[in-house]
Amino acid sequence: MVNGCMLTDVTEQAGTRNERKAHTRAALLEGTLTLAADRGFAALSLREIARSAGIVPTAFYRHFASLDDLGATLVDEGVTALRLALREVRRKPDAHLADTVRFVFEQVGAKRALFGFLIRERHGGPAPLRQAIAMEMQLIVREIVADLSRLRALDNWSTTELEIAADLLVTTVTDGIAAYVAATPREESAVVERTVMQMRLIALGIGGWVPKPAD
Amino acid sequence: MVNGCMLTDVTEQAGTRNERKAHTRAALLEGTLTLAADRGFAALSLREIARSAGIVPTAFYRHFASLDDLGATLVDEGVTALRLALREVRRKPDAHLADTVRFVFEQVGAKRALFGFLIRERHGGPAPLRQAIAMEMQLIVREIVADLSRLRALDNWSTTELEIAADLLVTTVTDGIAAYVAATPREESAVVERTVMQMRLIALGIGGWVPKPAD
DNA sequence: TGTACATCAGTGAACGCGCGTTCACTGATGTAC
DNA sequence: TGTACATCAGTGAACGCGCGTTCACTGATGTAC
Repeated sequence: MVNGCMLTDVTEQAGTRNERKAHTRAALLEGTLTLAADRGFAALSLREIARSAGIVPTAFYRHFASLDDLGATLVDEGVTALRLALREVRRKPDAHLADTVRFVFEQVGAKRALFGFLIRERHGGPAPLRQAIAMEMQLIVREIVADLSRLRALDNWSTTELEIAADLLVTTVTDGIAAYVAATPREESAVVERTVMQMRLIALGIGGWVPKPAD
Repeated sequence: MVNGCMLTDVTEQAGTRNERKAHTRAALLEGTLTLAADRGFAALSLREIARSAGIVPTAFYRHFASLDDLGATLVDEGVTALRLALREVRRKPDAHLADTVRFVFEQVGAKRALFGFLIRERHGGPAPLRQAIAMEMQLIVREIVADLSRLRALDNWSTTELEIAADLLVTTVTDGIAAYVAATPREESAVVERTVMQMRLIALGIGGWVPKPAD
């Protein structure tokens, strides 16, 4: 390619060797997210992923031992991003429910492709990915159970009941995220407001629930 | 293969030519469901699907024009099964909520692989499958909106509010179905009871909701 | 600062393999008389 | 019922292609002195 620019072409190689390696690695992850958005991770080939990152197929192995390795890395990144978003939520326990939901969607919007990957592979991906994601979701449910059990009004709920309520909250937000990442920009706010109302309905239901007396 | 049996071997070819064709076609659909359960539909090849049905690759074209055609057929079968299950539910509007939910899961259990396909491809599949499934889910939400709008207590709800509540009901059952098809037999009843309680929580929330005054 | 050597991200040829699709075919089943 | 012909589900060879992975390599960057 001819470079007619008088200044240094910053789009070409720049930085130390380590920086450039990290850059290529990020391009592989990013390219995979883009390609997987169409057909799912399981349908991708190593060669097209390498192509999307602008490297030759064999150079792929400089960054990942296999496609599965790359997939596991993406799941890791995804669940970490999710955990960080939720951690921020739990830091401000006094925030209104609507603000909390909006904050989560803000975080999702910033890493749309990554969360889309998580949503998609949660049910549609290869078994190891599914298991890794399921385990992480379970941890999140457990954290919310811990939060709920601190509420005085829920003192006489059984653990099972708390888990079921927490699960409902998590799946509702998850479905909201799924709709959000698939939404066009003009649909986004409707998805957020829908999820807010749904969380409110659930909160109302939790408030009105009369727990079974313990066995 | 040696056939030592003195009677006619009924496992070999039987019935009219049309019946045998239908049998092979069903084997292709069934084999696809089995194979897709592991890796998703998009990762399957025509050759392995033909192999799973016991025919040579080229004979595939006697039954479907392409893999996409077969995928569309499966989506069709799946949404039809779902619609039939829900139609039965709507026929007995006086049944208790718990019985209704249990009935739906019974229907799902009878066609586990088919519903698993629907759940998986809903988010994870190729774009055309996703769209077809999304459209069908939307129709279901609309039907439930019609049901809800017949309830006197919900007279002053806006259409948007009704849609949001219906969506919450549908996604909750859908997540229940997803858990059900992935569950081991001993986990099944827990999934059903969990979904029943979640539906009750939502019903409670709907009962307690104070709709916004119309604009 | 300059030189000699080590590192290692990315290259490119090569391999055997399974893929989707074409084509002409076979032979059992179905139909018309 | 018997015969002659039509249908068509399934066969098998062949094709060109993209795949994952191996291997020896290149040459810019990094390091030791």
